[in-house]
Amino acid sequence: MKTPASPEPARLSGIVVELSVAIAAVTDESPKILMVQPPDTAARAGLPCGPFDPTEHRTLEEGLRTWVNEQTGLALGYVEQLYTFGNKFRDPEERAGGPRPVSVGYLALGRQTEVKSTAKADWVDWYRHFPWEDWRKGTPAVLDSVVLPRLATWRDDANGPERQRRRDRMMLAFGVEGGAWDNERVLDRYELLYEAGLVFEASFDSGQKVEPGVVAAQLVTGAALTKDHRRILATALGRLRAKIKYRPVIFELMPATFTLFQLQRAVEALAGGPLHKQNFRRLVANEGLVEPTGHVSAQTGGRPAEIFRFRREVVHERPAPGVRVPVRVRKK
Amino acid sequence: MKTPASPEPARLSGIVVELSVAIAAVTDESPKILMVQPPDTAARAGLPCGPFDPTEHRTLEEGLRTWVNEQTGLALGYVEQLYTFGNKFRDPEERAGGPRPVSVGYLALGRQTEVKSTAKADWVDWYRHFPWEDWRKGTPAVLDSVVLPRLATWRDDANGPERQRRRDRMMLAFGVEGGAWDNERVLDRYELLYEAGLVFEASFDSGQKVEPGVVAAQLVTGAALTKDHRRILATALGRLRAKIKYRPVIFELMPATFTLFQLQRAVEALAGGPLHKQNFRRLVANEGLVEPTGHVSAQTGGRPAEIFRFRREVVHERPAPGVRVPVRVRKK
DNA sequence: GTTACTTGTGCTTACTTTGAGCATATGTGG
DNA sequence: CCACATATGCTCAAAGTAAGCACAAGTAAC
Repeated sequence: MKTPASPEPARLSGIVVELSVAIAAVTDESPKILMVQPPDTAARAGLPCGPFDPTEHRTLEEGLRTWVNEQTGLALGYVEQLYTFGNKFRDPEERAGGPRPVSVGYLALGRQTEVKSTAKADWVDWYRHFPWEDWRKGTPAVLDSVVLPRLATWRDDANGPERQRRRDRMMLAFGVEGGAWDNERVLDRYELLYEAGLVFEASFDSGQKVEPGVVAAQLVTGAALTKDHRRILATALGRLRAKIKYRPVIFELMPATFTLFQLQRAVEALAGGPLHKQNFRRLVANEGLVEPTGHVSAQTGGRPAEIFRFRREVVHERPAPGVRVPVRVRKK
Repeated sequence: MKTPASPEPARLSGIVVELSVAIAAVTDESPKILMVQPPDTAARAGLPCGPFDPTEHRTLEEGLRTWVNEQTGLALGYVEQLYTFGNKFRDPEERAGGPRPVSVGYLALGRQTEVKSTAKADWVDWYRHFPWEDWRKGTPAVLDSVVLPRLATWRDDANGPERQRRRDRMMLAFGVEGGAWDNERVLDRYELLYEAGLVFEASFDSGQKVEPGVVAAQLVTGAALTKDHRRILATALGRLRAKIKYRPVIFELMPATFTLFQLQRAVEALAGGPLHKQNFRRLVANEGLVEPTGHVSAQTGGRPAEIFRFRREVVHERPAPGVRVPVRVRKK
């Protein structure tokens, strides 16, 4: 064992650190992500992402904030690091002799605001890229019609222990065969679909031909993104779903005031499942997360709802305040 | 917004990606970490760490495994990425014109085995670096005698909102003034001590002189490590404490067979607090985490204990098996 | 204005989980 | 036999959760 020696410049020139960020918002009960369309319109869309410049930026996060602001006009609020990827050939350019990209993924939370008109950026529904994750209106159609049957075929393509391994992973990720659906395992599910070749990126990355049935499946397993951005997005969704359960991050995504039902809708949008209304409001009330403003809402057709605001103080009062939602959707 | 252009080589040469790993084990009811002493014996010890070489390694994790094996002879089992740091002047060499280190921290789990004799590496007790984290024998002495009084002084050095901010952070991290001690907030506590200048690294990094009282405090706030390795270690401990609650990672650290009490001691060693024996065994039994081997232990002076083994199958059966320990130590 | 419908709010009830302790089992060494 | 130690089974109260009933207070249709 030795302390790291200063590596020779020749080695250094092979690495570029790239920062990618999933910027989340919730608008009209729909979870949104800021997506960027590259100038080459034929290319797939992707997350905002750019290089880390050590000569200008003191920290990775500062680098991220700076150029997101420069390029989209957004000032990021809550930012959280997710994961760092350094896989070979993640970026097709590398095959052409480009440097190895080491990519640091981030999750940012905010409210949907206008992005600079120069930017070819847009807010899109999160579930467009993960149609199997939205259980708000019951079991997603794509799950029973395409995903699970195709996964079963893939599982049966293997034999012996490999088949058992595939069965186990399906149980863990998708809750089949007695397992439970865990709404946080977004990454597990995406990676399983990737491994089974059921998302477009998989066959693109491998460069292999796939049979027509699989091509058809890929068409309905959500919109593909450039490079491994859908993987980063899956990581972000899983992390966010976990986090709202023990930290009041949901309020980063809410307007200053809101009704309890709006709050519930926002949580449901992220958690991807329906919640019991009475229990939800009891939970929120007991945790002391919100306080009434004294006003009532311009109603939408029923009894007017009381308008609340977030109590910032709870962050100081409780060790782990959050909206502890029980979104363990059980199949059937 | 634009897709990331290939940066010019001049910029590239300023970055080196470094991999650091906290390799954890539990021996004799004591949590251990593999620590490396640099050739220069005057320098502080640190975690195993080395550069990432994109020409040789397909992934970051593969790079980590490869050179840990080369340098210590260890074959890492369970490995988990923690966090990526890119702060300026993390490494003193950078001030001398060295490249910016971007450091990817990892947590690895294993059993304490002999390291290569060539390696100047050794297993040390984890709490040597975090004496305030070990509540197994009641409130750590250093907490009441040094840490909390010094933090209070530091808090009172500020005024207005800054003082309130410091008070809040103390409450959140150390559970003072009505807050609860959360055993997962290891990083929060370390960073607070760092900010308050109560750990050696803080004054070393800033290069500023400190008053004698603070120097005395630093002497008892745990052994310092090189660069930001103690921060990585804090991240690792916090993550591990969180993880044993919902994933059966504890078994990565246990021998093939064990008694329930040994298992409890291991969990206590990591969680940093005592557990209720009967409830612990009920929990473990209910979760189906272990199964009896039929043998009983060579006892240590009481009724012989039944010997168990880990049931690997549970990983497939339950969505989130783990030793859900309630280590919310309440002060006093 | 009555009715149907929508949304909001309070409360109850059964069930599960958790924290803590008592009691007993089965070994040791005097 | 005793005292002592550790292991193990069981009870019990408190707290937390899931689900539903009932009613309040609005709007829209007729």
